[in-house]
Amino acid sequence: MTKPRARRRTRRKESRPAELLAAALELFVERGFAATRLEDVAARAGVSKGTLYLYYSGKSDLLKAVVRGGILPAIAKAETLVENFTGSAPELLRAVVFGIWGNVGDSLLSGIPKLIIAESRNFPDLARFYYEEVILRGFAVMAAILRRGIERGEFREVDVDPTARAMIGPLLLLMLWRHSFQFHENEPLDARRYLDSYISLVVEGLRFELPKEAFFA
Amino acid sequence: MTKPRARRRTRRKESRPAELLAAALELFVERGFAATRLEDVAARAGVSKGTLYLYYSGKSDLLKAVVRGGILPAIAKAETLVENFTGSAPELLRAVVFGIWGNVGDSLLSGIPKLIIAESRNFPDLARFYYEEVILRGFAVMAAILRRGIERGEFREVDVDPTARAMIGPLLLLMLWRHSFQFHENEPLDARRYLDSYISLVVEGLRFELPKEAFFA
Amino acid sequence: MTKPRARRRTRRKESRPAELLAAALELFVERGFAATRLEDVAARAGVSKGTLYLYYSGKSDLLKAVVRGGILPAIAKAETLVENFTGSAPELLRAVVFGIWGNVGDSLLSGIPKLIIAESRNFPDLARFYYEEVILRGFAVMAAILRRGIERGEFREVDVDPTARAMIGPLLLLMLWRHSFQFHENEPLDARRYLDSYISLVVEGLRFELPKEAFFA
Amino acid sequence: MTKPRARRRTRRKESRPAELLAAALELFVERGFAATRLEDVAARAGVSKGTLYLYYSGKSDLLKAVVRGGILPAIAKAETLVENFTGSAPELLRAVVFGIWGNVGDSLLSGIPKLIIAESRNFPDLARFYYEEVILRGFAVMAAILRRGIERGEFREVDVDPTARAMIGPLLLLMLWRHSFQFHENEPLDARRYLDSYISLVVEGLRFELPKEAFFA
DNA sequence: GATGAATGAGGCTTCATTCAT
DNA sequence: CATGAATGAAGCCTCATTCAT
Repeated sequence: MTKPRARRRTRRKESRPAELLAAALELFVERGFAATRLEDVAARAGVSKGTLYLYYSGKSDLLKAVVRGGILPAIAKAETLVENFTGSAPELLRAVVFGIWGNVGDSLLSGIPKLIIAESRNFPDLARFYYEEVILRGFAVMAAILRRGIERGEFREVDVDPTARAMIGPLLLLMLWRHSFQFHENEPLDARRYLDSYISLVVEGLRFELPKEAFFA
Repeated sequence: MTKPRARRRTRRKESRPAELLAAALELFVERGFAATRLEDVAARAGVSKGTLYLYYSGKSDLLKAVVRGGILPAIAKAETLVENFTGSAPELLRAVVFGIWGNVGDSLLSGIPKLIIAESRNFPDLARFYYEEVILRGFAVMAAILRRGIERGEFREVDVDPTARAMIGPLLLLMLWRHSFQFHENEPLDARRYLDSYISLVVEGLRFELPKEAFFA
Repeated sequence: MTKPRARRRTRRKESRPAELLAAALELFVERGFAATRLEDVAARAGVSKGTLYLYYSGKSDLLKAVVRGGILPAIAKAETLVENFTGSAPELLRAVVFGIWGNVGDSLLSGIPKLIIAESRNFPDLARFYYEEVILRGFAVMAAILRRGIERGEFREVDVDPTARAMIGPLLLLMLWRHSFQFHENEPLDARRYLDSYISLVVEGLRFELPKEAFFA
Repeated sequence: MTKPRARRRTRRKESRPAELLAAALELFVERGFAATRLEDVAARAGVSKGTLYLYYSGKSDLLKAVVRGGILPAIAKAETLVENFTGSAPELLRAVVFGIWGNVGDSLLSGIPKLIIAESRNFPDLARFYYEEVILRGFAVMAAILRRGIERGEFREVDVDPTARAMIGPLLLLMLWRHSFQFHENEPLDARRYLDSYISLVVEGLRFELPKEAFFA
């Protein structure tokens, strides 16, 4: 669809795999798996087409490496955060959401969900890996936060599992947005304001509450 | 240069376009745009490869027709619902969410968001169309519900625009889920329970409230 | 290469074959045999694609009919002219050259040589037909004129056969010109002036002759 | 989606472009542009289909390269010859005609005019290039010879422009002949005899002249 | 290790030809 | 007779993959 580029990066031999991965991530997210040409990936990483095969066995392997390598650290960080957090549940929720966004959302890694969603049917084993290693763990993190809040009397007793899933939705939407429709907006979405609204929404809900004074009137 | 050929069967229809569209939607959602072979689309519609070109000028045209034809009615229905609804804002929210899900989510049309997200960079004009005709209108519907609730004193005063966007997230996640990870789950996601939790979440929030009696204790 | 046209002509059933032939000639000459679509031929003749097959068995058959039907009358006329002419050989040459041009050169038939030249290798039997029925007879006409002139003491004794062939060259060039490069010229070639120069050239030659008076000086 | 393939052989060359050009010229001339399959071109050049695309961007590009590369040198040689020639105009004419024939006529390049004529309507920009860079310059060469002869009192005062054009005719006919009807002749056309007759024709003309003695009788 | 020339399977698209109506 | 929807062979072109250097 487009011709190879000459955009060469630094030539550090030992970092070849990482550079290839970064280039592949960029292009996979930009154009999708099928529409990405390995020649372009190689060119963007500053190496020749053949060199790519010295590190990865093919296009599919490259995709798998991109996904596997890209997202695990972030989810692990979130898990650690939940385990060690000492504050209130709402504070934890905020810490986790902004932590994920800070680690993933603002970088190229935010493109991986789009990639996985698009190719899950063509790479079932990759989808299963992602489902088990990222999604379920992500849900579990959210569920843990919910349970913690309920136990501590900070959250009401919700239906934990589906609620945890629903809470991932806005975060996912934000990531997908970056790589799909951002370009068509007049002014780019303000991630902080969006996430603030989101957290406020789930913590406070929409329900209008009578001012406290009312009870004492 | 010219040879006689064997023939098979013929039909006659003006329902061909719809059949082709349905087949294309299925396959595009299943495999993605690039990985879908037009020959398979034609076969699934019960016609030959060449016949497809009598109705659509090519693969891209087919994609556009799938997207344009598939999603506009649903968004229009939601708009109408909001305009004519007479109940409370929370009830309206529930009606719209379940309405959309009933019209789109449970059918193949729920695959279109996945398709659009995956191909938005390769078909910028299609993405723009979708952004303007579906997404912005979807956001507007949510925003209208929020404003209505705020005006009526049913919702607190939230930051309408980002909140409306965030509220679309769980719905989008549900649609994407169906076409991406559903297959890897032991028991399929219960959409009703998920949506109930979602609506409850945004309406009530997570905040624990002391029982009313407490105040009078 | 181009879409079918709607340019419809009169609908006289009995003249269908002729109309199809005319349309085919136009398009074959314009685009070449392979690049001409039968759908375009049919459309230009004001009939449907299927109808064409009621009159001609296929594309090749159409080509053959175009060539066979188009050029024989003209060569026959020239032969008759030579047989019955009573004037001088130079006058006969002029009559034949302008006769051919009047009958063929100025009409679409002038495109047939281009067509035959382009497709002769792909349709050897057609080329043979043309070679025998048109070319050899054309050469024979020229040779007859030459012999007549030599016998009557009007022409010098030339090598008849190759000279006759060479004499066809400028006429052929003129026909090809019309259908190949005419469009790129600022002012279209003036056929009369061109043919006058050509006849003058072969009859008088280029040689400068001292004025007759010189001998009596 | 990805399968290993069997391999055959490889070479390494920068002579590939020339080999491909030669193969393409042969086949284009033999079968015409449209009827030539790129796979055949590649095979005749001893490479695979894909290799062709490493050097030319497609079929049209190949055609253009064939035409551009093939004919310019010949016309340039003729121009040089005219500029530097010191003999008489008739001798120059003979030198140019036989020079062109020696360089072009007897080689595959003689097929280019046929090719251009056949495809001029489908490739207008190529036709214009050829018109300006070959045809006009060819006409100019002939016109220069004529003017030179007239100035030197060797040729009579002819209408230079159309005469120059007409003089190209027999040469063109000879080139086309080779690639169109040669095969149907019992004995191949003797080019030398044909060209001798042609030159004699245009220089001497057909006019019978009384023997010089007659004037002194 | 790197390279990039070479390969060839695969898929989109065109259009001559057929045939049910 | 006419139509035009349908067919499917054929060919251009792409690009993942290989391998000689």
